[in-house]
Amino acid sequence: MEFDSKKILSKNKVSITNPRIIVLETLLELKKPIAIDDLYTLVKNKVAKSTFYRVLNDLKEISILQEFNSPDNVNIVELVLENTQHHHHLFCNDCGEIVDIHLSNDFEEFLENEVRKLQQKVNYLSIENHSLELFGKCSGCKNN
Amino acid sequence: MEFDSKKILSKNKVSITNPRIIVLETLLELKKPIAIDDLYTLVKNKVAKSTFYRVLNDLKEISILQEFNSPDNVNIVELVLENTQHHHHLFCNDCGEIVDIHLSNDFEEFLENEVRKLQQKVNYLSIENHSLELFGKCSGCKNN
DNA sequence: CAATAATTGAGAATTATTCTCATTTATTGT
DNA sequence: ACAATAAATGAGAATAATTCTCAATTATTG
Repeated sequence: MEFDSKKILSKNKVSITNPRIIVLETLLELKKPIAIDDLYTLVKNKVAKSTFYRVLNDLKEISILQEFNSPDNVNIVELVLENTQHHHHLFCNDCGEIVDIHLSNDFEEFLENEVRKLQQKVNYLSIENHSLELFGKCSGCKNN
Repeated sequence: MEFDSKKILSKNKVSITNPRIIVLETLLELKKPIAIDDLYTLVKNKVAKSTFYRVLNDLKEISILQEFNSPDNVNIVELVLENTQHHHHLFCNDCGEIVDIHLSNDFEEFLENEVRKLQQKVNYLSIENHSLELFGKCSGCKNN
């Protein structure tokens, strides 16, 4: 199982410490993006603030944590494990909800193709990665 | 001409003041995204820091300034005027260069279509907007 | 299990941004 | 063009997020 925090840490050759286990386990349970602020609230009585930020940086360094910003400029983190599928994000402009979305293979292929053409045009050595965000209004926010 | 800072301001019904003119004119000359920090450096001897941020917020409020983050989490702003085409951004992971990119109509249509399907699936009231970022290595960063 | 290396906690330092308030500048109606 | 009113500015204080420092603690290794 990849879902055991200790195994994830040892596999990535970082030492197994309590703060790392606590933060990682919290993220594993969540299974979805969360604001850094909110994540800290969840662990604040168990992990010092400075350590909390250090752990986030550790997880980013071993590439299992991704950071991005919501439209209103809030910092969000999300676990990306080996078994995590390629996906994008949909934000509700009203309540801030973030949904992981999966677009069709056809679309991703079309995009890849488009990107190859672009790479020629702008003369880039490589374009390895992309991210797409969608912005809308969720069904819960009808009345705004 | 839309490129006259005073006309842009008056058209958007905000009063015409020196700090606004200076920041807007700097952005108009640049014609490309810039880090907020770097923009401040360009105007710091003419505009107070607090006013600088206020002006950025003013421009965002009248929807002619867009803010986003680079992969290394630096805040970037970019003018978006009436005559600005829909576009996306390509970042060089090494030097941080940001390039405005325009994808084909075919691609944008395919995406729109994909988004409509998604909207059904996740039961969103609307999905009005999207942004796509590409990450690569520019030709100037060969030696890294 | 001891020696060494890495990590932690607490709080200070730093950075980006917002806020406060007295002064200055723009707008409006005449 | 001008006085009255409203809005914006500058300077620096306040706030918030993140990083840094360093002595004490905890993990790893052999």
